[in-house]
Amino acid sequence: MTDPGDKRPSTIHEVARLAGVSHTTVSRYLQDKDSLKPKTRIKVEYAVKALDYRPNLVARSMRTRRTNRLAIVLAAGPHFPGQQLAAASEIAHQAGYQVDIVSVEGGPRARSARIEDLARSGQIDGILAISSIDLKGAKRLGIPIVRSESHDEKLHVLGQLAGASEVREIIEYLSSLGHRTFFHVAGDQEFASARNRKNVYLETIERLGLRSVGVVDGDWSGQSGFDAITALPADCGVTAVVAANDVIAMGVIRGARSRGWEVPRDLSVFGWDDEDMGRFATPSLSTVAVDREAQGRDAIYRLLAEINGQPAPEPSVLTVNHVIHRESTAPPPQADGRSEAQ
Amino acid sequence: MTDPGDKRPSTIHEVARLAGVSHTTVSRYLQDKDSLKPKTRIKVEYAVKALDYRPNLVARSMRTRRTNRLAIVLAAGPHFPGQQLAAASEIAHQAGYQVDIVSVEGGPRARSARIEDLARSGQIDGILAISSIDLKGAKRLGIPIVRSESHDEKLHVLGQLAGASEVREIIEYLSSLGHRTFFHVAGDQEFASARNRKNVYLETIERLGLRSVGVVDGDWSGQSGFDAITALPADCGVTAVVAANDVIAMGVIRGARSRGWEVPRDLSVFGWDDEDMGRFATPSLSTVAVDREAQGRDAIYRLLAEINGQPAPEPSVLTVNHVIHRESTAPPPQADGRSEAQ
DNA sequence: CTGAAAGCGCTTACAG
DNA sequence: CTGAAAGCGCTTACAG
Repeated sequence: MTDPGDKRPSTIHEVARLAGVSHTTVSRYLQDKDSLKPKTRIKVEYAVKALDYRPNLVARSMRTRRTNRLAIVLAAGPHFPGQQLAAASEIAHQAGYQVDIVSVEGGPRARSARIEDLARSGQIDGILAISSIDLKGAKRLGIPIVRSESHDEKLHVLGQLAGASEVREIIEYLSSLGHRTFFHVAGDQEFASARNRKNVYLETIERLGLRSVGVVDGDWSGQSGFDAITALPADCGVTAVVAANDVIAMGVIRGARSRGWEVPRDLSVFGWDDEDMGRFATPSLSTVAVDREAQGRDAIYRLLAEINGQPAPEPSVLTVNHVIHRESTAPPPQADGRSEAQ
Repeated sequence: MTDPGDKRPSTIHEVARLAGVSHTTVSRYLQDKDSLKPKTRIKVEYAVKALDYRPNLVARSMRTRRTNRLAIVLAAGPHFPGQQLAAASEIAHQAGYQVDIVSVEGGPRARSARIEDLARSGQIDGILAISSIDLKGAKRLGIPIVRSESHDEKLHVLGQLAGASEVREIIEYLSSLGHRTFFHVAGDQEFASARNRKNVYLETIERLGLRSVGVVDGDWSGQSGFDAITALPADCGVTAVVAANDVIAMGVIRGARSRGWEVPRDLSVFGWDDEDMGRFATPSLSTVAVDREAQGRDAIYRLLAEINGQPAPEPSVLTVNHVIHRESTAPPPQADGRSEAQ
């Protein structure tokens, strides 16, 4: 009775009619209120309010060939980069863009296919790919595409593999405590971050003349950490584990304990991500705090720059990660340099 | 040289010209390939391939007044409901929709404002609100809006507050072990789930004639759990804590230990969420496993049904949560029914 | 089975 | 400062 029910949104023409002007004038009002004579402006203003008019953005996009919307493409799965996304979205919004978050099932191929579709749909002004993609000739797609990873790749060229300095710092630190025999439980190798950490682990072990009892490719889960550590020979002599994330580290600790190795007494364990739970666990996890918001900001800034034809901004994330020492790391059982446990 | 560079996408007219037909025919081909005479179809097929034509979706939307895109609105913040989103998105995709994930800073008000904008932008066919919103007269917005919470509300009407049975089960279980004095560290009260758990906690304590040393409104963080437990008087006699999530539970355990209360010897602690880290922590966390994917599926099914004018499907999530007993819970110090510790 | 025409709701030269 | 006209790329009656 009093409720008008759902109403068709009003159009620019209806506003124009009510205001007694042409729809051209209303459009102009929308672009720049000051381009109208005050008297006209007031009439239009009134009509817009009265009808609660909001321009149809689809129509506007069709005309302007700009959609003011970006897409962020990422791998579907349990590792949702929430903080990166939040930071990136916020900046995009401030810059006047809406952002589509497109989570794609499947591997790099699937993501690339999806990106092509998005690019050619006419619905998107630019794309940020967070998870790795398999895309060549992006140029042809006609809209800017920024890969979050390309930053890592750039660092790689500079000899500064992303995450490299932290892995080095961790191993050097453990080595300085007397650890000589290491083990790495890697993350899902589809992720560039997991591959990087693994490579730098191997490289650093080699460079420092340390020993590695192996590397196991995990899947970021606690179970993979548990399984990896419990599968190790009892006499392997490992005293330090570098886990690719905190969840794995937790699994490693639990697995170690199940075979009588106490952390950090017998085994030191490093995680990655500085998750809240790891901070309150016992032992609390030594880990790497990652500024994911900075990563998100960085990536979106690069995309916005490219959309506007500006040069790529300097990455700010070179030093945002830092290593945190907590209770899960300590000197090895014998700190005299021998690692022949057993 | 060999790279053609970025190319303007081709239009339906160009395809028509190349195929030697009218653009109407091309459009028809796009809708239903079988509506063309085989000979024509082949010509169009060829032209579409040759030009790698993809229809401009913005133009299509303008014409059809359908966008085939949904928006999922949620609160910005650290608690990104990744699994719900993934499940919901997948189903939406299968149904032919793209989904925008819109994370909004601020409270229910801000989200409602954003939802209004989305609804009237002409860019969205339907909206799913995951976090609580403050919206009346949604009818007027002209597109279907489903609130993930409305399901909870419906249960509430039925006397089945969401999460209620689990909280009851937890308390009854602990009570059966001999616990008499409880404590609840709640989650951020902006979340319906946090409010529900708190209400049912209070209700159940009362109904069973148990004692509560209080409820503290936390913010889902480990620190809030730590602070809550350490702030308790030493002689309060609490032997069981219901934490609103696993992170809080972890903080509670750490805090308890810091004041000499061992878990579960002196204190039993229940979490919520069944996070991977809690499973591998020591003690491992008793918790509630939540089928977040089912929640996401449920919500999106309701939205799709509403868009298509079908009756709301039956919720499937009534029994998807289940309580998991692990090492963080045990009988109280004296299981004889007295809880006067100290 | 196919084509010519109208129109979705805007913006943007072009005149005045 | 304002308006009439053209057009963005499609789809969908309407004829044939």
